[in-house]
Amino acid sequence: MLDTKFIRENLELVKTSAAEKQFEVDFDALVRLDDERKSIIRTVEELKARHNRANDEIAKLKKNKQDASALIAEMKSVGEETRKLDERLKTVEEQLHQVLLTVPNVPHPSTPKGATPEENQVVATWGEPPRMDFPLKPHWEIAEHLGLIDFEAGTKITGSGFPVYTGAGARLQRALINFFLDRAGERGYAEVMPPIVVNAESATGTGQLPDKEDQMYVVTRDDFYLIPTAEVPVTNLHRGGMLKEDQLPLRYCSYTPCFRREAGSYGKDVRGLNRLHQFDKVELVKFVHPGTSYDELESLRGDAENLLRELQLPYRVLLMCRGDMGFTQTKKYDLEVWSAGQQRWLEVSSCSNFETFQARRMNIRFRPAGGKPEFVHTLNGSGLALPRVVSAILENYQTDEGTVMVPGALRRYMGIDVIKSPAPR
RNA sequence: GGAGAGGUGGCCGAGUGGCUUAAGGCAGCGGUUUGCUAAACCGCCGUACGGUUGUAAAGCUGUACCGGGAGUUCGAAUCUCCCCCUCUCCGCCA
Repeated sequence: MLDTKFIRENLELVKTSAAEKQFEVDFDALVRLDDERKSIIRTVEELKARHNRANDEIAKLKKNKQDASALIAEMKSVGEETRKLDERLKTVEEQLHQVLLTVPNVPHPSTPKGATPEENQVVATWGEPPRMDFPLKPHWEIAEHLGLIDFEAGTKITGSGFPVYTGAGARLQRALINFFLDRAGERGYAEVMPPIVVNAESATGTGQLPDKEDQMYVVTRDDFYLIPTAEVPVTNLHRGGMLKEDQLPLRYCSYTPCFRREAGSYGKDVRGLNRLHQFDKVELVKFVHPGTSYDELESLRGDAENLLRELQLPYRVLLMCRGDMGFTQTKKYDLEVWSAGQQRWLEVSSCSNFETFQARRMNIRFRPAGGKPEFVHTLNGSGLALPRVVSAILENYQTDEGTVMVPGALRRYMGIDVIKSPAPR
């Protein structure tokens, strides 16, 4: 959410940004409602000031045992008038709030203009797609052959998009989680394990509600939501908080399962591990001083990239154009890993700066030494989402014998160097 | 799930309808004293939203805010109702 004052003072910039991000906002209503709000506040506060003075007067009269009934009668009608105006003000503020929730964040000047994914800029590529002289299989075939994932069992237990990892497949999940968390810890992120079910306030704080409600699983009986990412509970750690300046930057890493309904997805995009309803992810979240947030974004991206390098997986980095960036971000990088069996790039991380957009919603501030409280900047990025990393490992490390080599960095976590077919029972 | 006690500023903590402009303390900021540090003493010390002065930094001024919401009253931290949370005890339980 942006500050009303900021919007009013930078109306053209905010309008242009909203158009570039392809969101429709009723700015006329916004200006009209804000004007009405101010004018009501002015009248109502005058009335209340009068009322307060009269109350002091009444108190004095009563103390001196004098008659105050005339003044009391007058204040009765003033009170009535005030109540009516307060009601109107509440309506106007509610309407204004609804419009404000539709105003997207303003992109950073360094982000490219553009409306479609094709206009995202490739700002870095690393590694070479493996060249192999045998037909490459997609990961779902490899996983089936090696007994790593049981998609059918998951469908039976829950539904499609809820795979069961088995044997070395399950161990690979655990190895990746530990590897990601260990690396994040080495780079200064404090590990947290938060609830994976959150209340409506938390879901609103990070911007999942109201607009992305359809993408979340809802526990209706208790009015809870299954988290779509650890970003939600971890960012809410400091909701309503006043941080000390010397605490900043705060860096957290967190492993959680993530749940997404993915309503409307279909086709080859959802094959195998490409798009799941439940998946595992290690998320990196930062609360930083406003002056440093773009440096912190670069280091966040570097931390995520480092994981792919250690795994020796070829990847590229996209700087998202304004039209493809999303509602809440000012700048966003996507990391895409090369998936040799499918011959395509798969998104495994998304690193974003939100500046004060989330902090304002959640009221997360810090107090500079001797100064007034300011909103922190928040950032987050995946480090990393597991399923597509698993796809890439299976596909890029496959051999012509049907086995999969374990990436060097994971061997001590896996305890083996090669994933082979389980011995027949 | 049941019974009881609580929720007050960044923190601790007083406050049972108008003398509260939320006491007092801690922390923080400024100053005096001072070889240095510390201590002592003095002063300042909330947030949000308006209005207004000013080029600005900022100042002046009003309103609201004592867990959240609703109510009673001329007037609510204080009384009433609903909800949330914390603590103690009981029940259930990995």
